[in-house]
Amino acid sequence: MRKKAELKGFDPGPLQVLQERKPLGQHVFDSLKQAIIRGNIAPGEWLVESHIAEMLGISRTPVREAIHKLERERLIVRQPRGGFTVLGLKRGDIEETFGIRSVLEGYAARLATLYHQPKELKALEKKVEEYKQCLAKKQLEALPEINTEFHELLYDLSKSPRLIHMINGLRDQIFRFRQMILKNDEFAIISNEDHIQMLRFMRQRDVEKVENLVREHILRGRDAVLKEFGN
Amino acid sequence: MRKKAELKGFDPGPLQVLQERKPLGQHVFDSLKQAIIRGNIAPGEWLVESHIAEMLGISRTPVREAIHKLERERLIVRQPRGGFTVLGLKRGDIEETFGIRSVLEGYAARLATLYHQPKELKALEKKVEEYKQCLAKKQLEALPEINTEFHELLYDLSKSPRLIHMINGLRDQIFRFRQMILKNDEFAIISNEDHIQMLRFMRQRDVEKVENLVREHILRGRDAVLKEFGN
DNA sequence: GTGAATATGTGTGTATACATCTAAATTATC
DNA sequence: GATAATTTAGATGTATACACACATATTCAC
Repeated sequence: MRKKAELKGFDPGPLQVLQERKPLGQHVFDSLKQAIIRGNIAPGEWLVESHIAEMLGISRTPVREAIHKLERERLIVRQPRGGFTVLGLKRGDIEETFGIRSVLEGYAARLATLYHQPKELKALEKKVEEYKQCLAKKQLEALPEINTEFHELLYDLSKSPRLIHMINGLRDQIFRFRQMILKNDEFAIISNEDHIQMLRFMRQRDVEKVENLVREHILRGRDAVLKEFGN
Repeated sequence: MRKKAELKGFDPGPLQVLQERKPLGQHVFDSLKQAIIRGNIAPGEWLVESHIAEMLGISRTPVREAIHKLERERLIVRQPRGGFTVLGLKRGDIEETFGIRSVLEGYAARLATLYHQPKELKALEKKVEEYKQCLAKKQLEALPEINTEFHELLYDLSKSPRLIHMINGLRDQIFRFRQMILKNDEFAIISNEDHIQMLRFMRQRDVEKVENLVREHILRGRDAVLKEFGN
């Protein structure tokens, strides 16, 4: 009666997967998180413990656990009079998040430039090539994933797990807008050229240039999203 | 028998404070967090739900909630065979955390430089003056707090709540080592000179110089800690 | 005595019952 | 009929009971 929005878009998926021996709370957390960042649960919608528990056929206890973790992850927000809703992102929030991403990812690239072994760049070069192939074959829908994989491989070379974790957290926040980037050829081309240039600077161990390039690269992504974004 | 360490250092404080109408779980979270970052619960020590619940005279439920939040805050770690222990920080962890802080705080200072109103620098100038007074009076024990306040005021001007939140989280992680910084005159003097210089650059709206200075400033703090730090 | 099988104790995971708070719905009063 | 008081329903907060897993201790067989 009070908190409408019955999570129509939330498909918990086969709960049988709990064969994996992971706690129920973890499973609930993962399902809800995916549903939120994929946009299946709309911003502003209420997360009601008992409803989710009922949908999944479990008790409220693991659901509570999952919800509190989502709060800490800043994907949902506690409402003043109790309960949680999915966080809605305004234009300013997106700008803010991309800004932070730009410095963190720039720094990760800096560390990668410092610490990588030359042969470790092989995997990155492969991604650049894959990306080029897809571009040539006009398979634009495959690009976002390859792009993400390139960046993940790159940041892994930073050997800084905390940093990687923070970057992933921020990326998840704006995952809902991933389609907006790389959806048109021109931006996709520039993006891969950036990647090629990053590798060049990394081989030269030029940390300053790499860091600056990555910062600009991310901010270009921000601008691409903001252009599509209305309000 | 199994998980020793009976939290001797953990004084939950008067639970009567729950007059404040905040949920028990929140109170437990705050108490435990303070105890951990103050070092009252030693690294490696086990956090056992039932023990904490008993100490506080409450049920396990709110304690569970608090513990799971502490996990997300990366102050405790889940052990492979269940249960949680307080995170211990090795030299590499401290380096990593300070490194991330340096870029985030540098960026916060950059934003502050861009967005501040001239009169908003007044409060910062006051802190610089306070700091100088304490130095003159050899009240070194008061310096860390004033230093923290200066940085908090500065980052507030960035008007970026997410960024501030992340910086605070990182700061909490290494709060245990705060005494190591600013404990000797020479470093304390340099520190305040850095602050004065920051204000100068901010008035000139020179974002690059501010960002670089803050990054160096934080890394100087890192080096001061690492110098004292054994392994 | 040594090793395998079994018991025990301690801890977390989950379900459930109850308390409490809040907002909407209903009734009472003017 | 409008507004205040009361009731009711729905949601979260908290306590408790039980199930299960794991490590250690114990017992039994040989």
